[in-house]
Amino acid sequence: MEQLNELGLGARLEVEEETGCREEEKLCLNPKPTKEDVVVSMETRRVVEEEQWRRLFPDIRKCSVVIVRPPAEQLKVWNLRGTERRSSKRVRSRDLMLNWDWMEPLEPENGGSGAKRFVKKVEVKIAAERASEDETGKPKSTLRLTHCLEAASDSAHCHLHNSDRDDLSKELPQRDHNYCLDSNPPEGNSQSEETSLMSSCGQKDGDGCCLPAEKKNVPSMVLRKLTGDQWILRSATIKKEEEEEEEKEAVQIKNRKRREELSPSGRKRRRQACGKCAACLRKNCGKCTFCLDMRKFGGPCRLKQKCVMRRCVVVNARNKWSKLPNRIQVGEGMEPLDQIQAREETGSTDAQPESSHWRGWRKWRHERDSGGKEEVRKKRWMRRRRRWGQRRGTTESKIRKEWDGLLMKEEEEEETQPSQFPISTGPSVPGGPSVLSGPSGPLTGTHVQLNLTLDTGHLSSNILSDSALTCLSGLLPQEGSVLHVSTGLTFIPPPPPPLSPPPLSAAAIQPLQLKEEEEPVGIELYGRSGGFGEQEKTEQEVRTGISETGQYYEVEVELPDPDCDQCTLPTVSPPTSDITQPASTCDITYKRPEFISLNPECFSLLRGGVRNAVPDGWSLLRLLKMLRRMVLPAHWVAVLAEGPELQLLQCSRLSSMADTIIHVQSDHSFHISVQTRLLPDSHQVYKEHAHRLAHLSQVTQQEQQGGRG
DNA sequence: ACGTACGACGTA
DNA sequence: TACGTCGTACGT
Ligand SMILES: [Zn+2]
Ligand SMILES: [Zn+2]
Repeated sequence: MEQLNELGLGARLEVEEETGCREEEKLCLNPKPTKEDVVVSMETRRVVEEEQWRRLFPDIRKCSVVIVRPPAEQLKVWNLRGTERRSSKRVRSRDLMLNWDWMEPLEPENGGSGAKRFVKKVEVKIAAERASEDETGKPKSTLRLTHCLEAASDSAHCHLHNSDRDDLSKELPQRDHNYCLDSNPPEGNSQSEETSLMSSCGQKDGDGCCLPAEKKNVPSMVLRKLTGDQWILRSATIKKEEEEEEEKEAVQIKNRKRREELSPSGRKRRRQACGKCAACLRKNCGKCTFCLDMRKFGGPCRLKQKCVMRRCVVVNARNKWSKLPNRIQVGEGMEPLDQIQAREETGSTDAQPESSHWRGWRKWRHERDSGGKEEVRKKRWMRRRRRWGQRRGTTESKIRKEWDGLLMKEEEEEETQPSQFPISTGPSVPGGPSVLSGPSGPLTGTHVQLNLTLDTGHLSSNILSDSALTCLSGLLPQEGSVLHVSTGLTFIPPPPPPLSPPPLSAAAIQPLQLKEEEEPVGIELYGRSGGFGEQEKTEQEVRTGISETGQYYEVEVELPDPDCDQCTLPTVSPPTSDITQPASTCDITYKRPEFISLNPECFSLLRGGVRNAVPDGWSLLRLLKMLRRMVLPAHWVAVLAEGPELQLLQCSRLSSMADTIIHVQSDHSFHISVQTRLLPDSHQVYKEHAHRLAHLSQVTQQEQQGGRG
């Protein structure tokens, strides 16, 4: 027997595409909302609707409709001839709007379980004709599936369902897939309102047709995809659990989609390096783990990764930021170059076999290393040993045997001690890097060297996280701005990481503004002289101002004596146009090493900063000085920027105030911006504080408040 | 969380 | 087809 649990509709649906809502106007003959309608609760409406359904289709047990999707070709023009099922006597189809993508399963090969396949949400309008239709088989009413171009407001979609569906519908990729399924009397026929059961489709904004369900006071129906070809028309009577299930699955899908853009095959799409950044343009270093793994470097090709020096900074940043929107994780945020550098600097190259990891690739590498360097080591050792043994008359053969014995021992221990040689000679591997003084080292000294990679590069986050330069990451690029960080370091702010908000002073930074795919200027911080004595190529080049990542400029910065931070305002000197002159506008001087020929960009950058900061920035300087003497709330940094103005920047992405800048003008008026947008005057903060700062405490107060709110 | 390993993808 | 390397699983 034919229980009308489901209505087979598909075969009777005609398909046509409709891009506008023009026609729908007449289709959506819903009653205008009346006062009573407004009063009717959702629940009531749901019940009412079900009643209507049951009146129309007494046999219906479960109020769901399966639409079987015929092959696309058949959908195009569907002949209505054919036997009609009972249901179709009442709900006949004539036009089915087809958008060619509308029923394409998103995951064809996965033929998933039920609701997992819920890929599109389709809304259905059904205006069933009165039961008193003629029996000739001629359709009196038609079902129309109309593509509603505009996504309906969520409220419209969710009208029928529990309120929590709101979230769901937001998540669903419904924007392109709103359809109105209309049962429609033959043209010109007036429709009986009592029997009309209409669900609304989404409304196209502004054109007034096809109003959202809420407004029309008609609940919406949702087609739910069952399997590849089956869709369920859902009504309010669908059990709640089903809803929840559906929602859960929808959320899952949403999450997955958000997590990864799927390639056609369903796999995660490959991210490609930008090919433009410094890292991308580098050559394989030949030294890193992955290089050594490569066939071309004689490796076993097991790791199959690209050289760490060549990891694209853009992709890197993208990944980082997409994973952690609004936050930088110290440590994790380390850029490859830094990583390597740090590794090289500290000499912590995976030399030590950590018990468990000492296998596979490591083992291979160790073997290779010892194999490759054995000769050198042996020579060295023999030489020393000979010298050492001369005194006691050790023979050459004995020495040789000794060496072999050492090797064996080494093999057993699977690692080399710094030296097995009687006289400790330091690392057995020649050229082992010496340990640099950490950031705290140089900082306590009188100067530090900044190497600026001006063409390309990256944000060196090991610096960033290690010192006050941390704020680099949050800094906005401002041409001409000179940054005064709490440590007293002065440096040129690099352009922001890819996703950083653009600077406020658009005019000022335009020359520096990077294209989307371009990468920020990098700053690398090196320790005191000789930090790279042991390094082979890179350091040499760095010192001569050239490296693979571009041209380096060493900028010596004298740090203020911590004790002298007495905030005596600097003596005024005329604005300098040459940065080789010590800029006495503050207690920081620049000194340009001879070998540097500054490129124009850099030059103007510096010069502008110095010059512009001076003229009427007196009060700002004073304020800055004071700010620098006090402890600002975490990750707030005072910066003198073009304008001149003093900016207080929240540099931590972790902060709820990330991207917030407090701009203080020289008259101590201030405004606040968040991500380049000015806080509206009506904002609470402005109400609580005058627009003008009278007291220093107000500044930090404000910051703290900002941090809270 | 990290290092290792490897299948799979995109391109030369 | 080979190669480079991305995405991910897995063990630690
Ligand atoms: Zn490498
Ligand atoms: Zn790149």
